[in-house]
Amino acid sequence: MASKHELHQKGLRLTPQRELVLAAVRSLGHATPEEVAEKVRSTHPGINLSTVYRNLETLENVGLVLHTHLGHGGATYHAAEELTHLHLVCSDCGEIGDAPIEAAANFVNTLSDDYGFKTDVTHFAIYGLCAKCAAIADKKK
Amino acid sequence: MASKHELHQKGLRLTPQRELVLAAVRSLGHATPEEVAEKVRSTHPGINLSTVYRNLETLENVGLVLHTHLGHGGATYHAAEELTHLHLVCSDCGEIGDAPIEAAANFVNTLSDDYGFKTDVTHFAIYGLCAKCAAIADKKK
DNA sequence: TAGGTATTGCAAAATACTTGCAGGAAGTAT
DNA sequence: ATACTTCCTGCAAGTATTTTGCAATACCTA
Repeated sequence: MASKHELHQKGLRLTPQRELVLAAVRSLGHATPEEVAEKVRSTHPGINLSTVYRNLETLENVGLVLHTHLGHGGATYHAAEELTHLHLVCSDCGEIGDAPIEAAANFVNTLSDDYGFKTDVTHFAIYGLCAKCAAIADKKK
Repeated sequence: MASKHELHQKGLRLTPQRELVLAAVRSLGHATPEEVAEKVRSTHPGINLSTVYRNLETLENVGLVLHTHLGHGGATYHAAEELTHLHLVCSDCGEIGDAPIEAAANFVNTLSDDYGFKTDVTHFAIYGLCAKCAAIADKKK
């Protein structure tokens, strides 16, 4: 039978908490554990924070979610399917913008060819100022 | 008089602790607060950890040091002069390699032109596998 | 050298994440 | 359907890292 739940296919038990965590990551796009917990709790208040942490870890182990270290706080999780963009992290407002991976293709190739470094695009985060904050910074001068 | 100490030029008081923290950052290249503290203590054991944290912050405010979030633990500090390279962080062995900033020039321009995003090259950290770990990973397959 | 103030050390607090454990739920076999 | 095994959850306590309040001290200026 081919219709096993995706969590079963990964050898995990199907619990409401686990499904909710996965759904939250997918719907949020980028989220810290805290944000995931908040999202989950908006519909299911009883869920413990450590359950969220443990499930994020578990889901990462089976490849359904991934994490990067984007900012100051801590890890940011996102769904594994959603690897179609780079993260542009604004150091001012903290906003996380996106850019298609192709924008970095050349750069990634350069690093590979010249330095033997295999860039992990899923962990690609670039720091700087978003258009909005850059405009504000200009005005201040 | 042109021979004021660099810390004085920045409007900071010249304390042994502050000098030591700055010297440690410069000699270490990349270092977490903990590593800076360890380095400082190797010659001056009495220095408090919170003094190290506060001085790193102060030195960053006046532009003598900078920090990035390279790995899991926390911030990594480095001297401001040393902005001539990108950081290539290996997710396997944790090693931090370098590449000249020029390698990213095109990419940075693309982000600026197409997305209005002003990349902060001083915070530029790229995750992936260093040549060494990439070779090991290949063998395992 | 005296005085104002930045800086330090210490201890406690805040933040972020992890872990041990006992009870309960999910899946498996009967 | 029932019992059984094991995984998962919630709770509470623990750890690691960074921040903060405060009194004492050291730095710099005049």
